[in-house]
Amino acid sequence: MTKKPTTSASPNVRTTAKGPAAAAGGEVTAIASNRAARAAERRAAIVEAALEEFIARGFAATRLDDIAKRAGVAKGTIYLHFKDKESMFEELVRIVIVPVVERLTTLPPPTGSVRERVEAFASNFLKEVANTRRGDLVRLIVAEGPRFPAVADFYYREVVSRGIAGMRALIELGIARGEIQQKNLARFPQILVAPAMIAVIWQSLFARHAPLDAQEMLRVHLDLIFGERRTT
Amino acid sequence: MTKKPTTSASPNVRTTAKGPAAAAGGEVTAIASNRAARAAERRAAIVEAALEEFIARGFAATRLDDIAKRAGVAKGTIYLHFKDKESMFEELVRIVIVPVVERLTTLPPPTGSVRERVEAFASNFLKEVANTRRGDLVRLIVAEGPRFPAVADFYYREVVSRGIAGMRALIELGIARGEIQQKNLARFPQILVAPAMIAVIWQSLFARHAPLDAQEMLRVHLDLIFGERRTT
Amino acid sequence: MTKKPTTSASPNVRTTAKGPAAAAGGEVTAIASNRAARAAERRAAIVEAALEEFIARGFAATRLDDIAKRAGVAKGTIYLHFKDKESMFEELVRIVIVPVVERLTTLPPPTGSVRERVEAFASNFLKEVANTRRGDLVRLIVAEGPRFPAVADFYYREVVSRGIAGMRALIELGIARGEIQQKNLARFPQILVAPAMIAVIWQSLFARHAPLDAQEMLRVHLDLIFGERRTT
Amino acid sequence: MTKKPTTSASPNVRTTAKGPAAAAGGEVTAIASNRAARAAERRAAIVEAALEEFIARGFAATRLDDIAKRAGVAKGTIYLHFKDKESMFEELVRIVIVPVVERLTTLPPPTGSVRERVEAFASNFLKEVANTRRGDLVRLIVAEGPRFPAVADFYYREVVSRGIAGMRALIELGIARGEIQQKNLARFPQILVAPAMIAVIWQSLFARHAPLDAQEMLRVHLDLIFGERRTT
DNA sequence: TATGAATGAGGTTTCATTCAT
DNA sequence: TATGAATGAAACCTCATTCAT
Repeated sequence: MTKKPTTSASPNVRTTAKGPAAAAGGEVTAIASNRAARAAERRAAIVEAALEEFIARGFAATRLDDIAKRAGVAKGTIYLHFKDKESMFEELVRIVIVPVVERLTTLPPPTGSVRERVEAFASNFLKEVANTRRGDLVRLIVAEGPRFPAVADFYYREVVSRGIAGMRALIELGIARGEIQQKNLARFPQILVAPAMIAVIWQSLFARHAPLDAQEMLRVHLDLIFGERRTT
Repeated sequence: MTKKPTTSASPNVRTTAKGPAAAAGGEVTAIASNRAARAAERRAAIVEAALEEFIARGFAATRLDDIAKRAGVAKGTIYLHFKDKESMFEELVRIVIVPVVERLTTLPPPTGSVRERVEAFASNFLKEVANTRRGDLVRLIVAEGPRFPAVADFYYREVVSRGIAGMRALIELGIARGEIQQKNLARFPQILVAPAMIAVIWQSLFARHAPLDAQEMLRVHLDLIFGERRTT
Repeated sequence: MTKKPTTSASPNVRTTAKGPAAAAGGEVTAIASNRAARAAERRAAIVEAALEEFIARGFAATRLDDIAKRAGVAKGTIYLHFKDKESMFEELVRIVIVPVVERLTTLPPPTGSVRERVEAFASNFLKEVANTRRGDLVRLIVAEGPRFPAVADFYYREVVSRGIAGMRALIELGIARGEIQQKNLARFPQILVAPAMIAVIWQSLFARHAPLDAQEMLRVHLDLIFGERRTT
Repeated sequence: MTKKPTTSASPNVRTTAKGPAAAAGGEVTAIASNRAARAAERRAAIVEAALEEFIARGFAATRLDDIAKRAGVAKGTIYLHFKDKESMFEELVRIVIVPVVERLTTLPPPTGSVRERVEAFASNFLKEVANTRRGDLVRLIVAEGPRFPAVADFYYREVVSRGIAGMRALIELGIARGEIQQKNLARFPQILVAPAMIAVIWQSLFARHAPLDAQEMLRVHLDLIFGERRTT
């Protein structure tokens, strides 16, 4: 709200050393972009740090002090970028999710069999979500959603409803092509993604008790839906 | 586990005034059992109230003041039953979950086809968990697990590992009896319960955006695993 | 708002020493009143301390920390009696002013010449307001009034409008009796009290530069209105 | 007093760009005087803005950010003109009051009857103080005086003591000429100006409850001192 | 055993001041 | 000279915990 989600990584700009030499020579625009870049860097550092802390401790137990320390900025600096703790949390979710959604929606239309498409999606999910901070973010949203309706709404609107719609389209295509037998599956695309969600939650909670081979689980699940395959 | 198992309702209850004079007349045992009963009642009220509050707000954002108010006791009273907020939370999970597990493990061995058994379990789950406080408790554990390893451990040990083991046994039986085709399913019993978990989470987060017919979804899922049925 | 302005000084109650002996023997009511008395004492101490601090520094520059320290209580204790700093300030004004107004309005109807009555009032004012904390309170209200409309409103309603009305009645009586020549004075009773107000403000601001004999000034002012007197 | 007396408007103004290239062509003196003029303008804007803000919120509650915004300068610019917030406030009072005092003291010696002179003064006061920012400044000084002895001292020295002295002289003249009967009035010139002060305070605090016709009140007050008049 | 007033550490937020550009 | 991003001390307020009653 204060700034705008300048998530775009400032290109071609390096944080110059503080020495007086850095000031000498250099176009005005360069200097300006340098300043702006520094600000963007700081903002990115705050976002990064906040994400880590919120994931590790949840919203209420996270201290702005710790976020500031981790981001290497002063406490007050956070308030130059975010109105308060709550809106920082809400923006955070947007900042992290929006680029992912954008990347996915601008992807070239997938080709191949429906199974291949779903597999591509699953593989993408495993690489980009399941074993990254974004996976933990999903758990965080599950955790804090009820207290942050704005977050739950946003997540539903941007991710869940789109994902469900996409999955339903794929399932219907699969049914039409005869790849999927279960016609009713189109009514509950949730079934298609349920194991993926479970994998994400499992990793945060029970990984140390019993590691879960998410990739293999998803493959087994797809076998269930598309029928068993021969090759690995 | 730390405190007394005051779950048993003690009989012979009488309400006495607090003053020392009130001690005159009345059997000691009656008074004692009275006190014990009152204490048990209070403890139960605290547990109940704490559960509601923790579910509604999460651990960190819950105030002991609110728990006390909801339970109808003074704040100090909570400390007569629980060491502190953290251990109250940890015990709470045990207190709520243990009886459920006990009931399930002492159930008469199920009979009928594997599908019938799984359906019985699913129906039970829908009735006893999905649309009750206990469903929210699951989400609470997902939310707070990373900050309460003891809770995650307990939940894994008492619920998850047993549930997984039970499901695996059922799946293997289903495979042996030819009811289930997918042999690999036994390696990931999580797949069997994933939609149930998703249903629970969906209800807390997205019910108002798009209500989910959990019962029907589970039926479709079972059709996927056991093959489509003819009758409803 | 939290408690109620229990300004009445708790009668016949002494703050007992903390030693265990103090608990021994004593009726329930006595103990209760003791507790209540302690609370009232603390509240009074907070009010007293807050008044001092607000007068000395103004609203914004006063630290609750200092109030607590001066009152001999912990910071949190203040919040058991007042919702927040603002409402503490607003209640404070009421707490201090209400008893004064009550005392004045329940006074026996004054007798004697109008001049005598005004003199009695002036003398009362000098004794009870001009050289006490309440005088400083008037300056405080002048200072903070614009930022605290509630305070200005209250002060106007309870003190100013009543005072103006009372003065007008007196002036009209004086005119009717021939003690006052200036008929127009009844239109501006403010003129009658203006020097008293000035005296109060002068004392806080300029006393050390040039002490002002308020009593004498008021006498000269009355001479102006009622005509010169012979005796001192 | 801390900074330069940049009140004198320097002539020969020109606007130059900041870049080194811009220095080519153009007299040095012109540039310098331009800068000085700009600086003086900025300083005046800051003073103006600060006055508004301090009057509206008091010293402690006023933010330099708001002053800067209102003055149309950056926050840092304020520090080029004033050492810090406190000394800005203290200088402010001087800056606003000094020209008023200067104008009054360089006025041609008043003529006519004493009443006429006092009336001229009162009329001047009503026009220049009572209904302007300067009236609010008086209330501000009353409000902040105790926390800013330097301000109270300055105000006493420059305004109050001179005003009192002037009034006393006028009163003594009035007594000598027989216009004023009350000889003791010379001992308390405060009485003469008290209603004017009250009018100023009344307008800030109670105008919306009960508007006060200050001009008429002052006339009635003068009637009291000089004896009733016949004409309007 | 039960109470709830009192505590004070610790959290969020503000804002005067600095300083690299 | 002018800027405004950054700082961090210091303010307000909350709430888990204690303890006299």
